[in-house]
Amino acid sequence: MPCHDSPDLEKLDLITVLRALADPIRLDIVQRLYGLGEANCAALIGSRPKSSMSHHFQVLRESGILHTRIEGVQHHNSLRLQELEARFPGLMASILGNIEAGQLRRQTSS
Amino acid sequence: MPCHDSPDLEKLDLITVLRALADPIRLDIVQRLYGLGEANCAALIGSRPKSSMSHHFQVLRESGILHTRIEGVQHHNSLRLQELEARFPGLMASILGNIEAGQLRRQTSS
DNA sequence: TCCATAGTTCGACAACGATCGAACCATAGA
DNA sequence: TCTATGGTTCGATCGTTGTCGAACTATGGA
Repeated sequence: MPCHDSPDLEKLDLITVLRALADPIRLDIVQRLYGLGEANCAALIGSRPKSSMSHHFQVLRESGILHTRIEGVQHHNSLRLQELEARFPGLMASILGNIEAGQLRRQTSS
Repeated sequence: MPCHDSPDLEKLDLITVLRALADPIRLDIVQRLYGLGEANCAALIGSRPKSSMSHHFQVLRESGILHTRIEGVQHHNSLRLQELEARFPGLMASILGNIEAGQLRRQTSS
């Protein structure tokens, strides 16, 4: 099962994780991925250039937030929720919880 | 009781907060402030130039993370933990929890 | 009134990060 | 073997952010 290397649990750095999350596009990717469970890049891109998105996926991978499983041509991405919870307890829950609240706000205010 | 303006609770933005936290110096300020409760700038600066630190305090204030109460010449800073908890439940707890774990690691690995 | 203290503002510079086109690579299918 | 697909890599550009000295402001004390 080929895949991109993901950093070890103990090497995850809080600053790096926060920086990775502190970008609207990447936070959006994380949000969608949480809803989808697993998705290839195309499903998360929208209309942006591939090179831009590849950059954001790289940042998310290197920070340890997501894992990429390569299957043929497709790259299947998923959040490393369990590892993140073990390393930074409560962090992703608070981020994703707020995302859910944000979605709710947007839905009900239209 | 003069003070710097702090943004309203509902105006706090997750991206902005994450960006403010995703800097080593600012995360360190937040860490110390959590331990101290309230402190003036001098107690949090270390040996860095005042203008640099003033910048970081500004970022933390504008993101809504800290509140500055002005008393005479001194500026007393404190984390807005209650507001942050109300707006982004669990976020600061996870950040500060990890900081505590980080301190522990540093202390025991020396 | 003069000076020290505590912090802000300004301006310049450097470093970093986001963006995106173009070229590239690997796999799958015809 | 040829081509399409799904992503990566490279390199350039550009806006943002961190850094820091110098000047400035405001308060309090002598």
